[in-house]
Amino acid sequence: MKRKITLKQIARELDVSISTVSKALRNSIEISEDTRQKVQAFAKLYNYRPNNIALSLKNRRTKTIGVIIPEIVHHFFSKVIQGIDNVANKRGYNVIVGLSNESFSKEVINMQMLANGSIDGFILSLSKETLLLQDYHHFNETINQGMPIVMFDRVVNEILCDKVIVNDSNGSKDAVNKLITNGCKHIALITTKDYVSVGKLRTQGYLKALEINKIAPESSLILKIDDKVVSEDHIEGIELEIEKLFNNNKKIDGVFAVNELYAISAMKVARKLNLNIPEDVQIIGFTDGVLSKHANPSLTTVSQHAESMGEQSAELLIDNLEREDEEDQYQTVVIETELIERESTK
Amino acid sequence: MKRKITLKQIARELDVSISTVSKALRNSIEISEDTRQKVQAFAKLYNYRPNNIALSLKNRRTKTIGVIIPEIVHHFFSKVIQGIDNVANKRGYNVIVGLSNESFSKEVINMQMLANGSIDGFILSLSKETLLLQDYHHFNETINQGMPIVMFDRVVNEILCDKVIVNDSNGSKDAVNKLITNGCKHIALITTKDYVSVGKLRTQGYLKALEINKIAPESSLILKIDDKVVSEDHIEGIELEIEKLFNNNKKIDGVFAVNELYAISAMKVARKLNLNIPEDVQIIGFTDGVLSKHANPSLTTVSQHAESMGEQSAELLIDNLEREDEEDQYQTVVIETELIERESTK
DNA sequence: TTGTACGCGTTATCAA
DNA sequence: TTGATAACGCGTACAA
Repeated sequence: MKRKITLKQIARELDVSISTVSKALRNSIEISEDTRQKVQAFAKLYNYRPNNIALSLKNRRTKTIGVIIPEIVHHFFSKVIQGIDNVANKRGYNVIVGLSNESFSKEVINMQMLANGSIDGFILSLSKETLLLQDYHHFNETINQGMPIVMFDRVVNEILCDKVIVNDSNGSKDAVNKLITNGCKHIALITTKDYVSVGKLRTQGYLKALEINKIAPESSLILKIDDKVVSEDHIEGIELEIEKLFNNNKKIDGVFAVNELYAISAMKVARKLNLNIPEDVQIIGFTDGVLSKHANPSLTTVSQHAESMGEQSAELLIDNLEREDEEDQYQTVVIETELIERESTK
Repeated sequence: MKRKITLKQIARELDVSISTVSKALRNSIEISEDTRQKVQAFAKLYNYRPNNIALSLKNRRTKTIGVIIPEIVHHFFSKVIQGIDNVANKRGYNVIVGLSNESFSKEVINMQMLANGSIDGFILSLSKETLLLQDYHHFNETINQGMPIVMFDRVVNEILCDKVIVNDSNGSKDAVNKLITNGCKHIALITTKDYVSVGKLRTQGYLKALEINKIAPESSLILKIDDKVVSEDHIEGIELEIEKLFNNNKKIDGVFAVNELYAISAMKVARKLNLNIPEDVQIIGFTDGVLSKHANPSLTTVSQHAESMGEQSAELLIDNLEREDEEDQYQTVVIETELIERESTK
């Protein structure tokens, strides 16, 4: 099995010094036309490429971005990665992916693995367990070691770094407003427990919309689901809870769900209870994934512009990495949501 | 901004040599208990970790796997990545992801970027354009440079390497058989153009099932859709084609689609034409994604065990990387499919 | 025009 | 018990 060819081998083969080869390949005018030609031809023949690792070691930068996300089998996160990849490639960076699986320890381990020189900076979204434990020491450690971090979507105030977030609260407010405008009087909210930052913000948006429209919130209309790890498997449990919600509140004529799965589940339950969508009950979800688009009826949702989030995160990180002055002025980019109206609302 | 601490700095600080520090940290018995303690304490305090890049350079292995897939916003591929990541992490490897976006040139460029020492081996699935152009030189080049490749799902006979594939033909045969057993007489096939290897194989399975059941295939029942790049956007075009298919063949009572999107689209069209599922027409798709599960009615599908594909690909690659003897006996692992019955069939 | 030496951070070998 | 040195592959400042 052949090994990749190096400058040294070329040098030996052509009986010149390593630096001559190096210079010849970089078309240095120091080297005679003659040797340049010879070296370049040889290099081409053997398909020479500089060893990235050696360059990384020398330059103390890997031109690689580390991305840590809670799960990859998820439209939102994979879309974000796509956005990151777009920008990274354009700017000459690679993307290395680590999955935390919503677990604190996996998040920590993954970061440690990558922080040891494999990458130049992180783009990440916090695991639910991390949000729950509120243990953020690993972020501060890496930042203190001079490695920049960009957090997106699931972020945390305690850490000073660049952030890209969606205007969750506004998006939710608009969505609920839409339901109210469409005539809904009793709007249920299906959300997560409060430790999930985005769930909390979206809940605030819901309350805000009610307040503006002078509708008194009813706690019985608010369902907080506790799925520390969203698994596709315990959907049945989710549906059961939603069914209870409907049964306890016969007057529900609108539902706002803080994610796609909850919204789809609500639709399923409504159908089971012989409620017509959108005639009897209108539904809006958050996150514009494939499910929303292809559901029957298709689901009105609040789009987060995931790809754009990824792109902006990458731009922010690379800008930081390539900034000459050490001026760390952390930014928080807020991405506005967009209400995509489909068939589940009037 | 601090930089990561190195052996050299520790050495200078403690006034010992670099190699003493190195040995002390690795608990070498050469070093006195005393200095060992001192060094280790200091290292711990400053949170020393060996620089991965330096180790990679020295060891000539990066402990990183390069994964090239056509797209990441896709249940199947993201599930495969999850499988790869599972095994990679367990065996001490990182995963670096490159997206080809179904483009030949991006595939080539991505591979070149990573092949220059960034990774130890590839796991990849071919882009549609590569399959169409049938230009596989980049694979042979990397293999010749001593970098192993594992291909999964979209593979090609022309390249000698480890492969993990699904028994597409059998899975399709079983699916169509199921439709026939369920009483379907006129089964339509919605597939891709033949250059997509899996599309071709699934078409073969369809024909095989018909043959076994002594049903003459009708070319008018076979729709080959040409989406060089599956984009969520031109679904309307797909639906139009499917609608034509239905209109030209009023007797269709079963549909086998080679992917989830086609199956969902078929369901949508059927609904539009006032056909009841599964009473009037039964539908089976390929690939068990979220769409199938949450569709209404939920879709019977052929599951490919994507996560397992990823896991086995990773095992195969790492086994190869860590094999001492240079015996290259390439394997092809065939994963059996599983028919997951839901509401779209009787 | 070409070559030597150095450094990036690490480990292994050999010398002190 | 500790330290100096070479090597991994590269680029570059400086020497020849």
